[in-house]
Amino acid sequence: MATSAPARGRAAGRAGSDESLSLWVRLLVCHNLMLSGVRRRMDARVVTMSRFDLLASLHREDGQPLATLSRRLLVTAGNLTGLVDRAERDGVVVRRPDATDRRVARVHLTPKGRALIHELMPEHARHVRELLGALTGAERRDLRRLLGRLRDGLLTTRGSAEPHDTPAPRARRATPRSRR
Amino acid sequence: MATSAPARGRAAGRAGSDESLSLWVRLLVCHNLMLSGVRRRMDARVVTMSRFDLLASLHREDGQPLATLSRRLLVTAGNLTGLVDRAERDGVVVRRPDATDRRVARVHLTPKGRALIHELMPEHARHVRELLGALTGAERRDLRRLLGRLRDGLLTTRGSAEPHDTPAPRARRATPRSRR
DNA sequence: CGCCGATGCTTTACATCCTAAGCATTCGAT
DNA sequence: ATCGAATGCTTAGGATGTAAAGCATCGGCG
Repeated sequence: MATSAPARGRAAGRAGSDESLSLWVRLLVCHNLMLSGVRRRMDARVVTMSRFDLLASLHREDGQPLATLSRRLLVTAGNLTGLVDRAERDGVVVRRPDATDRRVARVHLTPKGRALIHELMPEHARHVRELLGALTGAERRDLRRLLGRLRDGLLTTRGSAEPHDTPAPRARRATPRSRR
Repeated sequence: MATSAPARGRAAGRAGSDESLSLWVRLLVCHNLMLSGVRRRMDARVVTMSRFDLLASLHREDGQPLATLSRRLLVTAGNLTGLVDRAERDGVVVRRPDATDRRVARVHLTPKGRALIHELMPEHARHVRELLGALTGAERRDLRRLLGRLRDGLLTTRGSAEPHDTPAPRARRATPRSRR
């Protein structure tokens, strides 16, 4: 979605407010355009974006517990359960109990899943490169740096990050609601 | 999701590939962090993000046809149907037939919806400003500019944009491109 | 040992979103 | 005037997502 387009032409109340909103809207738009661009190039009958991310993360490190994946993929544990269920149903991953902690279920790629991600990875990289093609190398570098800055800021500006965990000023929310 | 973390420490095959992937991942991460940050600050019992966007768009221009909203909010028409259905059910908007074209249904804010968005708008702007607080003014300006460049590039790099419509080969959009 | 809070994962109830297919209505070209 | 492509919207079937509530297991502590 687009979230409140800045309503241009309004005497920007409070300097930076409209600028900030505009920045946020652009981030949203770029994200959506990139996402649909990547999605279009990816054969949804083979893998969906989420599925791809799951496999990619496991490819980077096989046998991760659900909790770890939840952190890495930035999705809730509840969501992950279904994602892994479907991936398991399709035979690309398997859940295996942890040797010492009976609570954790580690997710492993199956040979089929491994082959799939190996096949898709380079293609995906190519597509992303293609989508970013309109930017010059310098622009890509700057943009990457700025996004890194923003990310770091968001991760420390407590009250923002942690979709559920995310390392940072550990201050786990033992309490329920109210927030802020 | 995070989409294939760049697997650092790999002899970056083909200059720029890893850089591009990293940029894409950061865009994704920033988007997710911003989104969850904004979401957390927004009372989901009052409005969800999508609902907010719908109302904000209508606030900017009341009585838009679904097709227009679909373009503006960057979501498919099918999705919009449900979004408007629920908003209508909750009494914040109403569908009204177009005077001349019997196919189109125009969406209007109800007094209740108008009051709601008026109340939420400034709060939302404040939250976004807060989330972007870690960046300096110059960084925000640069980031906004670069995202604008990326957006324009994505909109013209055919095969990327158009969640369902979006101009392109067709010259549609008598209006602007790139509104700056 | 035995209790209790912290953790890991599922489940439940919804709200999004998407693609694709199905109508109804318009429009443009014949 | 009229037929076929283009448009606007809704439906149908899934995959994601979130939050919150439930279980089971862990671990530390008395």
